[in-house]
Amino acid sequence: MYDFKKIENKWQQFWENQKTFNASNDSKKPKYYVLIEFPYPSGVGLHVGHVRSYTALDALARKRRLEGYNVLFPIGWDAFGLPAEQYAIKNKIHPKDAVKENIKTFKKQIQELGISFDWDREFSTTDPEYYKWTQWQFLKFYEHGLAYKAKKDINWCPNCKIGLSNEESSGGVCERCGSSVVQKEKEQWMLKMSEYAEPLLTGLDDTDFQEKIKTAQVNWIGKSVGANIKFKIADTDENLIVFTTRPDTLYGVTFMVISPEHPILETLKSKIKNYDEVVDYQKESKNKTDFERAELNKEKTGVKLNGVYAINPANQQQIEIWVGDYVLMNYGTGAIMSVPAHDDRDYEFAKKFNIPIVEVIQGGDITKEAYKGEGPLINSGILNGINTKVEAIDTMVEYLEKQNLAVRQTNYKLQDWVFSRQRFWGEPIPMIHCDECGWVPVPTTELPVLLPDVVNYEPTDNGESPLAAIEDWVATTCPKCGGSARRETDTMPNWAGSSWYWLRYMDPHNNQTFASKEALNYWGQVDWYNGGMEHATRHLLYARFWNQFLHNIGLVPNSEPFKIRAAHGMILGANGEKMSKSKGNVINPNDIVNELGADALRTYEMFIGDYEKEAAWSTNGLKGCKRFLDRVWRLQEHINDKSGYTLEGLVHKTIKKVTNDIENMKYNTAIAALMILLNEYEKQDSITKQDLLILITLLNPIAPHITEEINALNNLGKPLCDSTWPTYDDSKTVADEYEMIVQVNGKVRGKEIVSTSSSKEKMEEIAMNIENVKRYIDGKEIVKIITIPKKMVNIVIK
RNA sequence: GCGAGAGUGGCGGAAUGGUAGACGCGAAGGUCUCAAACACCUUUGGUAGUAAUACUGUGUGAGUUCAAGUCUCAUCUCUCGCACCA
Repeated sequence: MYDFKKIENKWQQFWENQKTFNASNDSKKPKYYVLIEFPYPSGVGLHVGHVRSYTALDALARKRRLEGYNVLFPIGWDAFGLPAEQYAIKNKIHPKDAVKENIKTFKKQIQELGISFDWDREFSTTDPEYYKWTQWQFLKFYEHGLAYKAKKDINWCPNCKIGLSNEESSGGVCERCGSSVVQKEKEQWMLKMSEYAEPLLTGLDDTDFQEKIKTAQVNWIGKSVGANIKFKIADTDENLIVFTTRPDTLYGVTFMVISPEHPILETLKSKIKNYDEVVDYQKESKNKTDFERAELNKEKTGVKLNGVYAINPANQQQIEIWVGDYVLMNYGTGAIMSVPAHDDRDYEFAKKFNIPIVEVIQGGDITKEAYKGEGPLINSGILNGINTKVEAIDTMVEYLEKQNLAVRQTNYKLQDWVFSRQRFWGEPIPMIHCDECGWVPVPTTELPVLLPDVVNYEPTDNGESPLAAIEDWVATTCPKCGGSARRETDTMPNWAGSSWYWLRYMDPHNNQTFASKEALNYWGQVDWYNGGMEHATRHLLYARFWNQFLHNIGLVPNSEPFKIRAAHGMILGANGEKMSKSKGNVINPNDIVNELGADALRTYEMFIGDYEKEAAWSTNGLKGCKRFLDRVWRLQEHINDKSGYTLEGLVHKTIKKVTNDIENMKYNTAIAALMILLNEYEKQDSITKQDLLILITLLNPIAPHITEEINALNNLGKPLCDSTWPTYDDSKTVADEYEMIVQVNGKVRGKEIVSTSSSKEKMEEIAMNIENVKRYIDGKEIVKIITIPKKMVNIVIK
């Protein structure tokens, strides 16, 4: 019937030749910046999931262009990272070559879909011209005291003798050899993201992120307000400071627990009578992975410190101190006050080790479980008689503050960002270590610090980055004193390159700076950013942190990088499970493109269901969409030479529906509306050119190739990509007549076609005279009549 | 455990508090054909009825309302995110 392959190639060529989708940095039009999360070009090629989000945002971008905006809709590649490194090691090639191949495949696949990206702005995070600026920005962090080195645990496989990423050590076992992963301490570069916890939280108010995404961010930042309280250690000058959100329960504190890594253990060494036992416990928990330690339902373990006691500052009682690995060193102060009566974990611990449980909040049954609700305070000295939590907390903190035993404190779960990876395939951290001068930044004139072109970059067996083994590369001179020095061999994490890429798109070829002031000011914020839910926490936080920092040092105009952040749902296999090779339910988008065309695939993926929800693949559904496009194509055979709209009301209604639905990412109902329009057109003997033009214009953002071709074949006007988005007249969306619904006591008893201009009285009169309605109301008392103009009449009888 | 979201035909899914099931798929019957495929037409939540129509129906149970898939409360189930965070 028509050769979709030929048509799609033709228009893709046309757009490319005409540079239709190239954004201009000096346009009089209003700007609009549409961004999709750039892909990691894996060896497997494009996934149908990519097609869903790319098409959705493509439709938005295309519509915005027709509406007269200067649209920036770019794409690039997030190509550093482990899979490429491992693939390259396995095949004995350089990762950059592997990446080059993969990008080629991805690019071709994406181009065949007819996504309106501005390919002139394409780059990869692995391009030296790009990572030069990633390194440059790292040095800005360093310059402003936000990058520092600290000892941190890494996941370590004692068998393979290499450091592992969290992904490689999931479940607490090494992905390669299956042995259990331990923690090994190593000096690492860190970024002080914790300093930005509050701005990252309040900044959300300046965005229109989807609510679920805001929530994910808020949870991850994990703000909690409370106090740091000082507990004296009996018979010493030492103190233990704990963080708590519940100072009101202080009288219920019957013991303390400190983390095995807590430094006070060393300080109190001579006082602790069972120090050997403590050391054993420390070793034991060191060998546990984070995973094991955090495993729920696990029985609590701990060791009591013999010979030392703390003093409860509320009632001066001596209480036991325990070491337990359920207390984490990296949150709060690494020590807690335990209130077994009102905390599950403390309750469990106290029960196991026979520690007293003192109830201080009334309302539960503490013989059975910890009580966590509100209630009047009891057994609580100065707090007795207070009924609310807020008041009790305040009273207690004020009481302790006067004695210098407490300070109000806000804590965040958000930690500093571990910015080092012991890997080859990442941006080298541009620092040099000199024995004389310490850490010295690489001068910006010497950026980028390039990755060496070597053949061997297997991980070393001492936990260092593979770069450490490349002596030629490591040995350098100190930029400060000129003496011999060594390069930092750690590389940046995968998240680095994606933490500012949207800025580079604004001015991708600039070799003076990461993006010119003019470009940054012109494009400003990303108006609409789309990505997966899996990146709604970490990537989004890193990107916002990075941008807020650049803003604070005056390099970018906006504090928040993204106005809207939306998330698409996943596309599952036909069996409702996640697509995977092993399950054999993978659909390759390019098979579909070859078989039924890009337009059919695009239309189907937009029609598949609610954009935000996951959806299962259905080949029959796909065929239905292909059928729809075929029917649109056949409309060409029924054009008459009349002018105007044959179905004016419906046309205006459809423009309205499609316009609003694309704005709200309700593509499925937009397409449904177009199907309705088509169904009605088909019922006519023939339609006008305008009728056809309006349908294909509205369909164009979703199925751009076939609509352009129909437009050209029938001389309907200039190419659709150069035309304008239709507007609707609200008054024309209302028909002259409508079907009035008549209910009796809320149940539909009749329908009648009436004029839209009918008055309430007229509507009621008609309603009462419907035969079936009469059957219900005759002889009954009419209590009242509710009449909704242009809709319905409800007669309430007794 | 905490947080977010969702439960509607055989399936994917529509419904500013106002006709539940739009649109699509599938299925059944028909037209075309030697036949099939394609295409086209008709029907399609369930029960009863030739039909008009009636009853019933949005996870479950209450409630608010003239009117509830939609609002409120309770409850169950599922999905996702976070999780020994003090």
